[in-house]
Amino acid sequence: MMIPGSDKVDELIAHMAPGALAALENISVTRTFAKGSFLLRQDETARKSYHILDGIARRYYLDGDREITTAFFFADDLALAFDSYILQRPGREFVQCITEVTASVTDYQAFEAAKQKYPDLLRFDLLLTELYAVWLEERLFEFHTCNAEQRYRTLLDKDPHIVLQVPLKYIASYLGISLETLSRIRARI
Amino acid sequence: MMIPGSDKVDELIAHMAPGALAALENISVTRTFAKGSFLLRQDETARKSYHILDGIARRYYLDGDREITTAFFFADDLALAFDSYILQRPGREFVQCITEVTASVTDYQAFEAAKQKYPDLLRFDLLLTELYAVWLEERLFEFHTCNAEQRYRTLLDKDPHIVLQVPLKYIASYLGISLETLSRIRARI
DNA sequence: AACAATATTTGACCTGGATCAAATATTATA
DNA sequence: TATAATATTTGATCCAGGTCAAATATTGTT
Repeated sequence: MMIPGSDKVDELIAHMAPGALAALENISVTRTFAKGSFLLRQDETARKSYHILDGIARRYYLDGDREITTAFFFADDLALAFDSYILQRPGREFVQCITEVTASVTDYQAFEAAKQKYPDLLRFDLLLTELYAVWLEERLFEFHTCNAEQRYRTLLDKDPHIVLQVPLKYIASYLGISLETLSRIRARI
Repeated sequence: MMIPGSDKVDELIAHMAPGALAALENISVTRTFAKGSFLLRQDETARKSYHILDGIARRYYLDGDREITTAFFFADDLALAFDSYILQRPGREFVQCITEVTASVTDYQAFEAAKQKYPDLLRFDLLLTELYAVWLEERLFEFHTCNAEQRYRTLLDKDPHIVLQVPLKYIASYLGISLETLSRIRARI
C-alpha cells in the first residue's frame, strides 16, 4: 500500500487545526491482535478502521476455494476492507494479521461525527481516499500492461519489504500469478 | 462509470448548505466539445474537471501503439484523468469525446478554494472519490475472477448503454480483451 | 450510387501462464 | 533431533486468449 505523494499527508497533518488530530486520537484505541487473527471476515460490515502501528496484515477474498490477496498493510498503512467500510454493508473481504499486529482502531460512526466537527479531518480523509484511488488505478494499469515477470519485478523494485516479509503464496495471488509460475520467475531472475 | 450507491450523492446534494452548490455553479462554465476533440492529452496536467451533461467521452492511454481505454463517461459522470488531476502533474491518459459533448467545466484551483469555504463541497468531493475507489476495486475484482466472456456478460448486464453506444474496439481494451476475441464471444453468446 | 475509410468477423496458428502431480526445502513442535 | 506441517521448487501437459492475416460489413463522403 505504498502510495505516491504520501508526503502530502504529512504536510496536511502538520497544518491541521489544533483540536482535529486530538479529536481523532480521542476516538481511537490502540490494540494488539494475535498472528492469524481476523480484523474482519467475509459477510461482516467493516465498522472499524485499523491504522497499523506495528506488524503486517493482508486483505483477501475467496474465489471458490482460492484466496485472492488484494492488499498488504504495514506500519502506517490503513488496514481496511474499503468497500464494506464505505458502503457500511457486508463485503466479501477478509482482513487477517500475518504477524502479531498493533493498531490504532477507530470506529466508523465516531469518525464520521468527528469529520462533521473538524473539516480538517474531512480533508485528511479525502486525501487518503484520493491516494488510495490513485494506487488502485496504478494497479489496474500494471495488470493491463505488464506480464507476470514485469509485475514481480515492479513489486521487487517498489515494495521490496513485501517480498522480503510475506510468504510467496500470498504474493502470488496479489500479483495475479499462480504460485508455480511465480516460483519459476524467481528462479530465472 | 455507473457507480453503486449513487443515490447517496443525491441525498448529500439535497442536504447541502445553501451557498455550497451555488458556489460550485459560480466557478463552472458549460461548454460544448466537438466529436473527436480532446479534453486532455497525455503529458498534460489535468486542471479542469468535466461534468458531462450530454454526449460520451472516453479515457485511455497508450501501451506502445495500442490504446487502452480505462473509462467511459456518459451524462452525469465526471470525466477526469484522475491521477493527473489529483496529483496536479502530467499523466499518461487522454480524455477524448466519442460524440459531441456538452459539459460543465470546473477549474481545479477554483474548486479547491470553494472546498476551503464550504465543507459540504469537501463532503461531496469525498463521497465521489470514495465511490470511484469502490468502482476501481470492483474492476480489479472482475479482472481477477472473471474470464473474458464473463466480463463481457457483466458489462452487458450492468452497463448496456456502453455496449449499445460505443464502438467495439474501445470496449475490447476496456475489458482487457482483444478485438478478435470479443467478436468471437459476441458471436457465440 | 460509387468509392473510400472504418468496423467487425472469421480463420489459422501460437504462447504465457494455468493446472495437476510430485519432489524438496524450510519451519515449527513434541 | 526427529517428526510433522508448511512452503517452495520442478516437471509435464494443456488451453484461453493473443497475434497475424484476410474477408466482409458498415458508414461516411463526393
